[in-house]
Amino acid sequence: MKERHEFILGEVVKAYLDTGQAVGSRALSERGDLELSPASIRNAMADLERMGLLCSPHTSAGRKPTDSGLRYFVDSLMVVDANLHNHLSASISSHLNLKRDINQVLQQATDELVSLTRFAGLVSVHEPDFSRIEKIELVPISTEQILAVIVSSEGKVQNRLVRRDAQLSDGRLSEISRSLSELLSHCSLEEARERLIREIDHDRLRIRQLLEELKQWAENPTKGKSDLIFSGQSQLLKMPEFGVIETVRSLFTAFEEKEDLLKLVEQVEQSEHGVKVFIGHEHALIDMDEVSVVLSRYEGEGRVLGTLGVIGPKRMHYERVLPIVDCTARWVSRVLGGNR
Amino acid sequence: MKERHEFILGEVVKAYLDTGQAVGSRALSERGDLELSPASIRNAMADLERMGLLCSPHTSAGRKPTDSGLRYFVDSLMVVDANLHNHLSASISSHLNLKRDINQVLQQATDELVSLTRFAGLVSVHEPDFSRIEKIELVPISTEQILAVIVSSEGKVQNRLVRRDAQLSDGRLSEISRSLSELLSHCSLEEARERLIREIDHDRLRIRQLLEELKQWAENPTKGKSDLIFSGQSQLLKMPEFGVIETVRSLFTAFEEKEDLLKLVEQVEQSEHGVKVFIGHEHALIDMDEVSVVLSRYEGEGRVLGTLGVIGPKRMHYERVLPIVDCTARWVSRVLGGNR
DNA sequence: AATAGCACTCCGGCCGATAGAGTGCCAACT
DNA sequence: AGTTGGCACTCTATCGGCCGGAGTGCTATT
Repeated sequence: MKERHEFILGEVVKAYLDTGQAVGSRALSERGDLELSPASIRNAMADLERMGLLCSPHTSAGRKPTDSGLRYFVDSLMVVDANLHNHLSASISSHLNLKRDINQVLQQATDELVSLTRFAGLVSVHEPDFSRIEKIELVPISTEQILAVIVSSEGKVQNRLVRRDAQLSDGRLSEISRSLSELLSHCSLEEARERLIREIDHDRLRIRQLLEELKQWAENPTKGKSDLIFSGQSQLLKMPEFGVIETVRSLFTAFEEKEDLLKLVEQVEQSEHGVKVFIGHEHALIDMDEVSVVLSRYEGEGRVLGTLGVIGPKRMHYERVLPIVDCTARWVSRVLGGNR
Repeated sequence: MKERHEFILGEVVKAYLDTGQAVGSRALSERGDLELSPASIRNAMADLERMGLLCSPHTSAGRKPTDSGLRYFVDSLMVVDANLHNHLSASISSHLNLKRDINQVLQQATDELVSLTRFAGLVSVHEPDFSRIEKIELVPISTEQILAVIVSSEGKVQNRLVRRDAQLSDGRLSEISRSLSELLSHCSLEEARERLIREIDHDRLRIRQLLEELKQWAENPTKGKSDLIFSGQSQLLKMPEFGVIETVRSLFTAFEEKEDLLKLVEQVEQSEHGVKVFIGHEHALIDMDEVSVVLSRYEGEGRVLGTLGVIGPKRMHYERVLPIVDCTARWVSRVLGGNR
């Protein structure tokens, strides 16, 4: 591709990002730093259209970049201001204060994403599978309840309240707790279930009811699926491109379904480190051609902890949004990694 | 109010609920079972307008019920079909299967609300205040972490992971657990904080770091505020009254803010048992004159556990929606009350 | 008291004309 | 050969005007 063409593509994209309108040759020649007549620009634009990087909505409108055009811009033309990056990084660090709780950290992070970009924020918490029981502990809560604390080999903690037999003394309970711990340590859920059934049959521990409840838990644990949380969706309603109710509806339906977006998020979790951009049709979410998704993984303790990013109109200032998402993800990684 | 007027008000409301349009005298006389000429109806409608129960959007449109008109209809004119109530009750009971987890129960309930009404569902979980510490227990999780389980006098359980000093043996830990339990039992959070500070100063237990973390918790506990959960918001986007983006935006902003809606919910929680309806301006949510909120408390173990209901257009079929919300709340109460 | 008739009002949809923006192509220029 | 100016053409969005429909309020009538 000729330098001339690249330059003009870049100018078209910039103008389009600013105005949201298709941009014509005259406007372009008057607008920028390029010293070319409208006619020359027209020729170049016709070439770019043939290459599939621009398109015109109708005969006598200007040209808009296609998804491929935007992709080319993001990949090859766009320059991220290093100052901006540093500035953002500093501003985010200073603006957000440290909380210990992971949920608070993530909440702060998305709030910051929303307020910086004015788009909808998105964060997923990657829940690793609950593969094996590491430890099980029964804590007496009252005369009527016991708290069962179950820790997985991945360090995930689950709590469950079970009813307590009135006759069960605290001493006996801690005895049972020890036996159970021995019985179930390093079992998969499936194994745990089987052992519990056997135990119920023989009822050696004489706590049939408690075992029954634990068995139920083993059959139906809180499933290890990532969860998606959105914030600031109403921001999107301010954008002129979402003036038609139809677009908005498909967007919010997608927020509710979550399924498809989860796929995208998992894709990002499994790819290499860095910010990922999905422009228009690239994310393969039906009826959402008008939106782009910018995501980045965050990490801690060397593991992938989740994904965060924003959802906004295809026409967004990528050179600004990318560093914002990048810095926020880095900040979260730093806080979560260093803090525990 | 004359019987004639009541009858006509009822007909206007019904026609309006069906069509969403202002309804004129001719249409009304042709529509229903009333044997009156358009002119007579006009007279009555003029009276009703003077009473503030009807209004016309402009000179030559028909009449729509005002908020007061709808209120009058809901309070005095509407008849709820007893069959419908029984039928709904049975259908909900059979359609939803029992889960033990409260969150699953609520999720099912709102899903059912959404699918039956085609409006947005809403559920709040009332979190009672965390007034006094009933019990505190430290559970060893691994060589690096301890799980602190804190139970309030209301029976609410909070968990918190704290870092573990490498030298701390399991035996010593259960010792500390006992001492702490003695130290903090029946303290308010404020007292607990003070005692912890004193303890840190003297450091009798030689676990400064652990105490510090607990102190932080006492200063900043998960606050005892009700939380609001929505579902099916995108349903609202299908309604013609939300065709204008402005209306939608204020609605979704309200969903995000939650503050104002929480007030409404708390109001319902504190009132007596039964379904509450807020029509248009009655809920005092700015810019949301076009929506009505239908809510009902649900209970269990004799306590108020929370509120559930729907948010939909002011033009909804109250005679259908009220029993739906009522039955769902009763079902939830039954399941939560009988199950634990 | 109810009704029929009538004049009046207002909204919404449907042209038709116009201005504006932009393109494509051709011929001229460097 | 690439660039430029000119020109005819096209398409859209907008504005004003013009009805037809629906509905009201008032008045005279039964």
